Amino acid sequence: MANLIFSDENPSAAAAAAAPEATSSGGSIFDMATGAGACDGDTKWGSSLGFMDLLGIHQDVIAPSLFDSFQPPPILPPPPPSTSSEPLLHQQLDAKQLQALPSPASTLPESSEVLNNPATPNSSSFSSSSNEAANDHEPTKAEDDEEEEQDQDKTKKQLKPKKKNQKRQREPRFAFMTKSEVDHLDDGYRWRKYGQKAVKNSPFPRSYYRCTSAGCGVKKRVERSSDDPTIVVTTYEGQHKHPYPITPRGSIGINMDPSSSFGPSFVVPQPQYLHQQQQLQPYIYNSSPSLNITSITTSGSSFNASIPDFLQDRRFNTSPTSSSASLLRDNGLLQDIVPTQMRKEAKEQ
DNA sequence: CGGGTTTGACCAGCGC
DNA sequence: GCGCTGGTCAAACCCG
Repeated sequence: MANLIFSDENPSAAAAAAAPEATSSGGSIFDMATGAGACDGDTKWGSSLGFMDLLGIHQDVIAPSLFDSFQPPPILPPPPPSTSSEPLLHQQLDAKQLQALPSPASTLPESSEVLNNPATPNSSSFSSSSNEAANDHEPTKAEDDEEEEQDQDKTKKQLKPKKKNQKRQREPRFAFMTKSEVDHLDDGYRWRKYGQKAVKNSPFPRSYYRCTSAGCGVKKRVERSSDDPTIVVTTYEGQHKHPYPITPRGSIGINMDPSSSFGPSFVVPQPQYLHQQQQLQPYIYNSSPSLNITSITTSGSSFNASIPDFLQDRRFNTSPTSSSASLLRDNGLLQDIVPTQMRKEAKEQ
């Protein structure tokens, strides 16, 4: 099992990540393929080592500096023949690959800034834009041909929001690959699907989700690797500006961690999907013990900056239950999953 | 009935 | 300039 985590917040930075001391950590690749460690043995998806724990692991393990130069071996099957002839995992440093796989939109010039601040279009994506359009439409048009009106309406609705001349600004993005049978991984937040597109050169469609929390404009794309259908590529865009699930589904609830040194920052709950996966796809565990985080990359000015809060929080959570990274290290598992080069460089830091 | 999903259409950016 | 593709919208539909 392997997971790929990467962030394509700033593709160009990612491309430049090869350059030493690049602030960007883009292109970082973390190979957990062989890392039976994290969730090995009795580990259950919902156990102390959940998905986010694993993420935490990576973030603990993968220091930005490591991202800069680490060039891991391929851990996934050859990349899609057409989408990108280059190996997906190794070449994530390359903006092109990032673009090809996780987020095509990465081709757009992205600001490394976190645009998802309270004043940003978070909510606008939800209602503002549509309302705005509706309002605009209201006064101007009264009664023409119904069809015409509809057409205009459509046009307006779609033009309005985008008309705001400015180039579409991108939130920092953070993507990761997960080996899972479930397309939409439940990360504890509530998402609303707002679109689906066929992906070129891929039999699997890409789904677009938005966080349903008011004021939170976080989006995520979910798609399956055309190469390995068992691999789900999830790309987060933006950062949640709210605590955990407002209206938790199922067993998920706000899981504040008082022990967190980060005070009020919320703690990633046990990902529900992990349970789901375990229940639905038990065989996964047979083949490999843990959630497969193939690799993680970030191309922002700093790894930290581009990682969603819910991930970052985890990163610093030093509680025993979440300190998977330290666990790995302690158990020497890190050596199994982190290429020598990577470890080497880590020491040098 | 409210909230989520599906789906066709539209727009913008990019490459040729 | 044109076509392709990603991203988004929103009506229709579904579901609890």
